[in-house]
Amino acid sequence: MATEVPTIQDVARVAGVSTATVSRALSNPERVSDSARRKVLEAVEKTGYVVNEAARNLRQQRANAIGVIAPDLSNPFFSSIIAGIEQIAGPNGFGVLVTESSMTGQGAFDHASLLASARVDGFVVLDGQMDLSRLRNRSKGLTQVPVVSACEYPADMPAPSVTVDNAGGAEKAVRHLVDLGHTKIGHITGPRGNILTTTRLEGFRAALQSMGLTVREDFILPGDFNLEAGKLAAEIWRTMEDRPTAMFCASDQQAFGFISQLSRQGFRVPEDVSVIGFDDIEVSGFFVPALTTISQPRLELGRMAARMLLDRINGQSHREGLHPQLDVTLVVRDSTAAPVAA
Amino acid sequence: MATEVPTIQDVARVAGVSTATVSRALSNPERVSDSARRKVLEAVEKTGYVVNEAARNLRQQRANAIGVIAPDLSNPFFSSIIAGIEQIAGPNGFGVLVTESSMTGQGAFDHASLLASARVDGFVVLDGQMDLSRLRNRSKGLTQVPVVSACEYPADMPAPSVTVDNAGGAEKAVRHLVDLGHTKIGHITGPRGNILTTTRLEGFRAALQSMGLTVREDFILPGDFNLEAGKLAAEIWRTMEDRPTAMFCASDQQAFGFISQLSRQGFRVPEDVSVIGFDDIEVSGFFVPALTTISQPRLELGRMAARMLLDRINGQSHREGLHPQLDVTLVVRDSTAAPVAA
DNA sequence: CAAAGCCCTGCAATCGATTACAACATCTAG
DNA sequence: CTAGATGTTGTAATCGATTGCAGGGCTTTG
Repeated sequence: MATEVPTIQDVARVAGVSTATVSRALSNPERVSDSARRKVLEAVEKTGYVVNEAARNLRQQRANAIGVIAPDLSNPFFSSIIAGIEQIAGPNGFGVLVTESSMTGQGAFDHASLLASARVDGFVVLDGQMDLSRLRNRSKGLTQVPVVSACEYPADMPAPSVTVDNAGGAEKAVRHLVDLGHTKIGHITGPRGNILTTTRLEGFRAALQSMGLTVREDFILPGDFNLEAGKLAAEIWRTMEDRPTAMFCASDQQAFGFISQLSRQGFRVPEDVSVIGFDDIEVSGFFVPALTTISQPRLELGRMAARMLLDRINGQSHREGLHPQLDVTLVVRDSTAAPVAA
Repeated sequence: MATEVPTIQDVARVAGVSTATVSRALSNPERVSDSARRKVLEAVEKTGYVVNEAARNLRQQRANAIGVIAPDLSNPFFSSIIAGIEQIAGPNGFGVLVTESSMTGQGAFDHASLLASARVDGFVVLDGQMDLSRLRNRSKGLTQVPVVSACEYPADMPAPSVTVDNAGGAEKAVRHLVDLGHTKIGHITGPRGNILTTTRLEGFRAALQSMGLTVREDFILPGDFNLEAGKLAAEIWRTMEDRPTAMFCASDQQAFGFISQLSRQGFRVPEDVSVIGFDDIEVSGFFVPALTTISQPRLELGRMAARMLLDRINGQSHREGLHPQLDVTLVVRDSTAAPVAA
């Protein structure tokens, strides 16, 4: 009938009480009498009232929402983390606002500021390459906003973070390959300047050395986390005179691209070269061959980041410490095997 | 210094003008004098002022944000659509709030209502299985909210929608297989009750008949859109006495699961069975073998849905009509081939 | 029986922006 | 020189909810 959206005033009128009572009946039911509560609930039902979040947010100085800044939504890796964040945020009454930061640099900032102010109470930042200091310095308004960095932790950011033991993962990968008998082990890195790239590469180097193998610089191929990068690396691998018998890839997607291009050229995995990935995204177990990889607890990563952020928003101290690090595990499948005797 | 977030009052005081002038200088620069504009911008810079969205939303009765309800964020198919939505929403000053509806039914509604009211100006619904009427009837507040359905169009929902020519896609898939010489063609369906499942199945049936082939009911395997479903279907295929020589899968993920399980059992694709998917998600071109599939314009799907929703929010009529349907294209890769002579 | 305490309720201020309206200054045309 | 148009600015109402405070009714206690 009425084309207008009902307000708390309408409910109050229908219930025959004041707006104060309606408000209390809805958010602090134990503070009003049974009869008043009943009348209010009836009136809510009848009018179809839904609280106006903008008004509530303004008055309470809190948005009941958190923002997530992700580099790339189409990467299944991030969507899992976001799902984890939602698992925690939702039940706690917080909405989750997601934005992509990979919108030509400039846009990233615009987006963040768009969310900011009374729109969100805090951020989870999944993009380590984003220049957070730029965002924070720009405005005092934003400086107040709690931020938790997840997964990628930019060194210059003075924010709590939850990360994964990337160096340890690299070590586990190398150890697995060494255990299989490989000595000529290569690595395809992530994008330049990324903190994950650095940590995994360092871990790779350290592991090799600790196992008594020398690091062949020509076995380290520059790359990115995406499919295309793996394909490019495969082309390089093909043209090498002395080829590694096993490759440690910085991401599963990269590994797919690598394997895919190789099979197209008639090479076999793991017969011609063993491949191990990093991430353990859902499809990895279903690839052909099923991918051996380092599994990240993606859901838990998101859940913990959300917990930390909510704690900060609520002014509580972190139960998990300022920079918790989650363990990764080796998942052995079919893309790695002992090298064929030369 | 000040730990308080600056308000428009602070800016007004610093600039030596009224709040009205500040507001105008920021949103309608041409309405104030050069000198005033300059003073305001300086004051904004100095104070680090960012507009309080809650206050603005309350006053303007508009949130400058749209909600997206997706069934499953970890499915790369949806994230692409969301990216498309962002591409349109962002530049138009709208934030994008994403929520997952697959949170045990009940939660879905809670989430939607959480978003509702002054939090978003409208929704894009990606989940055809969601009971929208439940959501709409619950409250008059929600009834007012513009909704556009994308990708999956529930018949009972009186909302504009943008879909893809699913039946046509099924037809293209079947035609491709028939052209290759297949006559024993099977289909793995999507989840029961899903509109996409129905349309693709109907299209499959119709195509077969129009090409003079009879529909073998035992070649139609029940499934889902995910990886696991493909794996299950592979187990069934294996045990069949009279096997189809080609399978039309309801999704790429399903196709991956199918192929993966088959190769694990020693079968080869496309030598032993041709497989064609639906969606053309990013990894499809990099699968082994590269997947022949029906490509959906996912980005465009999201972009158009966003355009339609924004039009509705702005009270404009739809330039694209109420139910535009986008074309799909056949992408031939390596997972389909002529059947081996029996 | 009076004082003190508790429970429940309503009044009205408040959050921070936008905007209708009015006031004022300046300019133009007759 | 004046009426009217134009341009710029400030005052104050407004959006819809929450919440401090005060008051009324009822119970408990000395």
